[in-house]
Amino acid sequence: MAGHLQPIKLDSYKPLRELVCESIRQAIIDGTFSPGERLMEIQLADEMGVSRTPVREAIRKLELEGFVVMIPRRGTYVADISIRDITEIYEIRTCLDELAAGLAAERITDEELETLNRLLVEFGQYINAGDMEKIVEVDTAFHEVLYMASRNDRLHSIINNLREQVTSIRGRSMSYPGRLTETMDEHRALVDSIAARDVERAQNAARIHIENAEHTLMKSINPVT
Amino acid sequence: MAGHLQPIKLDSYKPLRELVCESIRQAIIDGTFSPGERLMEIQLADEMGVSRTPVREAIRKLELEGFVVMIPRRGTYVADISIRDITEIYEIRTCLDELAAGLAAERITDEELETLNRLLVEFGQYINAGDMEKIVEVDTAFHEVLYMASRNDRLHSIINNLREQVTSIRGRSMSYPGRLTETMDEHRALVDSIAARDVERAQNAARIHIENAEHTLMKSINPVT
DNA sequence: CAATCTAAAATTGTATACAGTATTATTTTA
DNA sequence: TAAAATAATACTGTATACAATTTTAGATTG
Repeated sequence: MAGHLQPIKLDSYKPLRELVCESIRQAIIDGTFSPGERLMEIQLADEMGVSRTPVREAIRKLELEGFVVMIPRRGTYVADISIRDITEIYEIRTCLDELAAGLAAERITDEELETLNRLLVEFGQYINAGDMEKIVEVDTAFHEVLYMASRNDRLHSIINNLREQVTSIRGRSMSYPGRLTETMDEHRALVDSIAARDVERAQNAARIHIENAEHTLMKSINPVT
Repeated sequence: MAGHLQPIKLDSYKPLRELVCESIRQAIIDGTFSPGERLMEIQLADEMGVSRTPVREAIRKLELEGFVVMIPRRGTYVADISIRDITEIYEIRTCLDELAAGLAAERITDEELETLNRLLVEFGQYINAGDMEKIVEVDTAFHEVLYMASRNDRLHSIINNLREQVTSIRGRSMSYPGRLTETMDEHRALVDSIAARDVERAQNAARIHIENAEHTLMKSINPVT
């Protein structure tokens, strides 16, 4: 394995299984666990200083979320993301992000719009500063506000789950030449159309954004095709 | 509680947690457990003749699927479906079913098309016979083939999950006067457009079908509005 | 009689123990 | 030496035990 798991801290009042789940998920997303790697319950439990019980329950959750694959009586493996997976995920996201953008155009508050605009400005500043960590942070916050504005919690969490499933490889897409400024332009178009309460234009902007993100991701994985 | 849980049979080679999960899910769907009812681990375990461990893991899964709500240290409750939930679910389904239909129009095989047509005929026969159980069975099979034909497993399972979340109340919609023949007409239009490989028409047919299903469901819940 | 405090019971959260199965290593045999 | 059989090991699946917390019931007090 590439790095180490985060130690489990007990100060919060979340059940252990939640903390364990977040820790393992983070380790998968940031590459501490490689795709295909086997995850063994005792080893994970020891490493985090807990028993197998919360580890098992965490793994069950990660399976539902698509981060690991379980084979009965054989063990758990970190899910390996394939070209096919990316195609599937973006087929769905194109459609759901379009929906979310359209709903947001109808339901967003002025305060939220202000937040989006502020985040856009910050995004540009961090691009100029070349601060990758902050860029990711602001990008996440931007989408969070947007999905929240759709006023559909299920939609929000489905999209978040799909987003997370490609997070481990999204870094490449982000660092693709010119993609960041493209992203900002697309976000700007999206916010503007939402601010104009133009549902159709918002949907279009969302569709274009997701399609471009997919194309860049594909190119960054396989530059030939 | 309204009825009784299915006894757990050990002949298959599925882990207990899976059998337990299916049993509880079924009990929620068919009304054995009412919305808001508290589910206690020991009680469930005793009733099914297993220990708490597989019951706990089953409940974790049902939580992710949206069938139960867990409050840490307080217990698990059968999820109560609200008008708002239905609105959320159908907002998403309208969009995803449209996607699935479009993809199916591009990717379906002739064998699958034949199966759909056969199921349509059966559907009509069971409507005439008034065999509600068979109607539900054929309807489920119909959608299963359709979603399978989209060649997108994630899409398939997301839609299935959303479908299941309203299954417990869908019976009412099914028994709404005239809805069954309407359903069949809509299915027919859908199959025809898919058979014609007409993506746009298929998407339209799917959208109409879902929107009508939602309207009927809403009317059957609250006839006034 | 109502309200509050206290103690008991019940339930969830976590840890550990045991059983069954799959994998690996070793030995045996051709 | 290679293949097959067998034993040893390791891991998952399930059950049980213990700890911590919440709920309930009862007692006490105003």
